Amino acid sequence: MISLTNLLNSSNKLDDDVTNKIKASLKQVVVKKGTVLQRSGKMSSNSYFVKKGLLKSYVIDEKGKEHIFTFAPENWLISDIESQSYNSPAVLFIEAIEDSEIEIISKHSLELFKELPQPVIYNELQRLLKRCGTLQRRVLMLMSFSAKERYNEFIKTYPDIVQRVPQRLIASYLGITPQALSTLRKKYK
Amino acid sequence: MISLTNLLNSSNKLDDDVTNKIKASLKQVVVKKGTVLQRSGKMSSNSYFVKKGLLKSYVIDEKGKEHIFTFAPENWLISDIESQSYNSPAVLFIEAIEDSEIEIISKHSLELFKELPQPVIYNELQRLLKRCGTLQRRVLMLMSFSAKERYNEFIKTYPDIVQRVPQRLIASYLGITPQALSTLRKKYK
DNA sequence: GGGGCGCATTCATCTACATTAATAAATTAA
DNA sequence: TTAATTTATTAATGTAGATGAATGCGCCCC
Repeated sequence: MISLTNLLNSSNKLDDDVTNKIKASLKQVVVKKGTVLQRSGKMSSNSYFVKKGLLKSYVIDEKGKEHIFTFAPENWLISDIESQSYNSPAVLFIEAIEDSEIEIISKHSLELFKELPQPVIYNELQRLLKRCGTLQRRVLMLMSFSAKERYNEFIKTYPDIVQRVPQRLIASYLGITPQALSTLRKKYK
Repeated sequence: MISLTNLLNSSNKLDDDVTNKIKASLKQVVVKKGTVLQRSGKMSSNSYFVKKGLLKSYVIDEKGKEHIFTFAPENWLISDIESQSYNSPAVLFIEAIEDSEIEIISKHSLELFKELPQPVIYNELQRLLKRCGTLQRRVLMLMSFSAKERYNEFIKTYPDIVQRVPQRLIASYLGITPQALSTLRKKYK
């Protein structure tokens, strides 16, 4: 079974004290499709590692419209980074869009990372850098690409997600309405 | 004088070997307004620490239009994270919009970070997390806010930048045209 | 296996913002 | 100082994508 701690161990063969402490602090949950794991407004938001299934994170704007920030399939970590890094209430909802098995990494678990050996932390730094790189790309795409170009890019980058989620969710991720996505797909063929 | 290495030292009082090696590998440059420090397409892009002045990073789309990704005033680090983390050619241009004093952190300098002591790396991790949080916020704003709301948010968050750069650059950062920003500002009063 | 509900599609209309263009004001250069 | 080049403003027109509403389809569930 793959889990967060496996990933942590990848550059550190020792099952040292800290790693064990972190492992012990993780909560395992099994959730049904539609379960909301976290709501906007909640203080000290968690991270969620997806062992099986599929999650989404999203905001709801003042008109009640949902905007998807990320999808997280197997082996992905999903969280409200803004809330975590600035210690502010969560802005993101996190919800299962398939029946899922999740590892919950609490604020407290995260603080234990401080004690992890240097190589493990350096590894985490590299992973976070990639996450940042992906977000940079996302911002630039939102600013300079048309809806059609963003859709092309999406199906190229996440072909598996395209198969698994209804189109209205992809539209929401792209920042357009389901209707717009539908007409856009028609013009394609 | 503030510099990157000062920041590195913040959690680590020792001037150890690695820190010195990194310090020695940094290049100091003084550039005139308008100088392009880095161009899209270049392999192995650098990071730039702004000691004095103001930089911008941006893409140029296929229609030749410029889209600003970030501004970097004093004490900020600016770089093409996507290119750095994926080892791919730069997509961002980096350019001085005021006469500036810059510390160049080459790819090679960055690799030396691997040897830095754990607390320093952990500190870097925290800083990167904040950067990530800011990017998350940016994505969500681009998806769910109108141009007007994004402008309000910008002047609240970066009042200093508003004073220092021409409006067309702010428009470019917000993802709208200078004309749109102008009319939007008029309706304000 | 029929009733209900979420989802995709299509079409008519609307709107936020882009584009083009012209002019004025401000900044830079010579 | 004047000339040249950016920059900001205003207005007319165009357009990508939003909104609202209607229709049909698949799918779950009793």
